[in-house]
Amino acid sequence: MKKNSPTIRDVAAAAGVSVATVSKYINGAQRFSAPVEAKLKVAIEALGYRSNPLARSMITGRTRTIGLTILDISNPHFTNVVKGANRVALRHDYTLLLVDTDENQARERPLIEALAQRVDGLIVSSRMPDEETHWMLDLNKPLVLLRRSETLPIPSVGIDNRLTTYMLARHLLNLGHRQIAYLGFGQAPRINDERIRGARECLEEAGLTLDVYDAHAPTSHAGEHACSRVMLGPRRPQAVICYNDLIALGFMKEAASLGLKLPQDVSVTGIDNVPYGEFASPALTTVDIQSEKMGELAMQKLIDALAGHPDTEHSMFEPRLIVRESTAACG
Amino acid sequence: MKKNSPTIRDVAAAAGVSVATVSKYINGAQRFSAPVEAKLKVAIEALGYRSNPLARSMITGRTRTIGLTILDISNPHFTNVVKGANRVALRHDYTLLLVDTDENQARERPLIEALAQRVDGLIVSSRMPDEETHWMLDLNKPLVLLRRSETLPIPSVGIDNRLTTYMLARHLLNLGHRQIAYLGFGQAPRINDERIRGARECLEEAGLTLDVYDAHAPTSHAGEHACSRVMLGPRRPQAVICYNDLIALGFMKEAASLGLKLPQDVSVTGIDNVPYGEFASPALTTVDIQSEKMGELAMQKLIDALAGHPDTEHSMFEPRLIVRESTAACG
DNA sequence: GTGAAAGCGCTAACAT
DNA sequence: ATGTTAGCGCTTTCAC
Repeated sequence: MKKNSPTIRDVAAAAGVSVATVSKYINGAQRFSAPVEAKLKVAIEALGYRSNPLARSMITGRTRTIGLTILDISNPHFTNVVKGANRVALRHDYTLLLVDTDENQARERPLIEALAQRVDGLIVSSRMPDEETHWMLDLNKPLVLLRRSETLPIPSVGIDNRLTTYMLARHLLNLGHRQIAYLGFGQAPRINDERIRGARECLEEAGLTLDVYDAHAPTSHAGEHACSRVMLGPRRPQAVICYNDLIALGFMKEAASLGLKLPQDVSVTGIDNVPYGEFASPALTTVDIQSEKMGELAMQKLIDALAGHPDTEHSMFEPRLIVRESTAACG
Repeated sequence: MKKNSPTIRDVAAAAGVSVATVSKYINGAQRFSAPVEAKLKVAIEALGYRSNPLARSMITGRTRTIGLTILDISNPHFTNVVKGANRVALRHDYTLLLVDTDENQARERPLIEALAQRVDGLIVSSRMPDEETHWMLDLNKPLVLLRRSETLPIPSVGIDNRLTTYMLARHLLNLGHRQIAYLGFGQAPRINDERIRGARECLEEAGLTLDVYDAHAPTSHAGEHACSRVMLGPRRPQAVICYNDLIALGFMKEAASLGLKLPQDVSVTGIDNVPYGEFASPALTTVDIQSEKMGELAMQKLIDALAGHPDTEHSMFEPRLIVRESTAACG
């Protein structure tokens, strides 16, 4: 168990050539004479030489690493984003430096700034309001945001949030519901506001209003907690549109234990189409927001930018309504 | 948007001191005279200097990065492992370099070898049989395995697999079941074999035998696929122990669409206690294997090793039976 | 307490 | 096709 691995100089010595030759050989930069190539092969094999990526990065300025910050890896939406991003990264010989900020806003900036120094580019999912995001431009690294920035010229991928809830509201309207509530997550203001707006617009077209509640967290636990407040309050809804699937799942579980029959007593919808909505009881009606594709595209954009083909646009995926059993005609 | 950031030399010049002094100041290596400290502070602030971690790593030999390879981030078990590992890493100012090998065995070795060069230590989850794992010792990096190695002196964390299925079998026996099947995942031989053994031992004590099936993948999709083979074959079981929760969830869904009543017609159990088992219908009886704690402990062991306190033991978490509604007395 | 100088392992001109 | 050399930005003796 010797501690120090051989360097390029050891190889050069062993093969009787110069370090430059070894370097070029390793990087496949050109062709070599048969004898040199043979000696190189032998020496490298014998020494078990592997080039030091740190030293290389110091010079080339590239690490073949992409930084990815997400809010919570436990949320299947982000899990899928990571999955997609990882797949594309691996295909292009990049590795992911992952930071899970754990829904902790205060942490985001220092973590991202530290991360930026160790990677070639970043994919960032943040809860920071646009106004406080200018410093990201000073990172001097290619960046892709996982939601549009209204004010900054940073490429991004996302979903049409307004449309997700518009579609859900329309769906519920079609089923005959009139009393519709939205159970949101106010700490994600931009997304949440857009979603409220979508539902509200749809309902207003029908002359109805939207009751808005807040779950305080994007988790199933928060959904459970909020359920009695929504369902046993003074304005009991016939249908509830939840900020995401996790909240919806928790909501449904708690509703059942409150003695409510689903979906007869209340229709429930989520957003995200996490893989487990279909195993719930009743299976969850939701909107697919293409999480994995978002991860893939974000990574692809970044890699394109790194290759000199930047893309400053915001790419918007189209939401798709997935109707299952948690929504039914209003009794 | 200037491209090149200031170096330690720029700071030294601006502050009128030597680079060595700047270096020491940044690393808080010693105390300084008031005037020097003041000038340093000003210069660093004015230039917006941030030390280059790559250059530092080249010298110190440490990157403050931990490599983590997992088989599939989509599997909530691994998601939780990552969550736990990330939490401990962040606390100690380490970052995760994540590699999702996507259940692709051929990829594992090259990916891990490449990863090893860029990190201070690794946490590895692999499907490789023990015999083919010797090369990991040549990585010359602290290592923690996410399952015990029988032959290699590498620290590890894991679960008592035998006990998980023993407990489940006992539970089913207590409910009066006699025809019990195991729906496994043969590509994870070590884990799978131990789980078969646990169930078998328990049944043999009761004079019964275990029917073994294979799902070919650790996913809900595979569970769905396998269901009809198990339930409509010649030896229809009264209860099925699945390799993990995902397989169980898929199995239950398909069973329902085959017209079976759960749990009356068949009791089903999983292993892992993924967060969504409790939302399934019926809620899934399972065994908690403490995935997040595994991630935490693995990271803690690694960080301890990096700090000079290695720990060569295998740490085994205790499985805990979680009884919900997917198992019931044999009708 | 502060500074000069020697590299870490490698790549990138620029010779030859 | 191969070699020489000058660093990348930083830490680390070892003087002063």
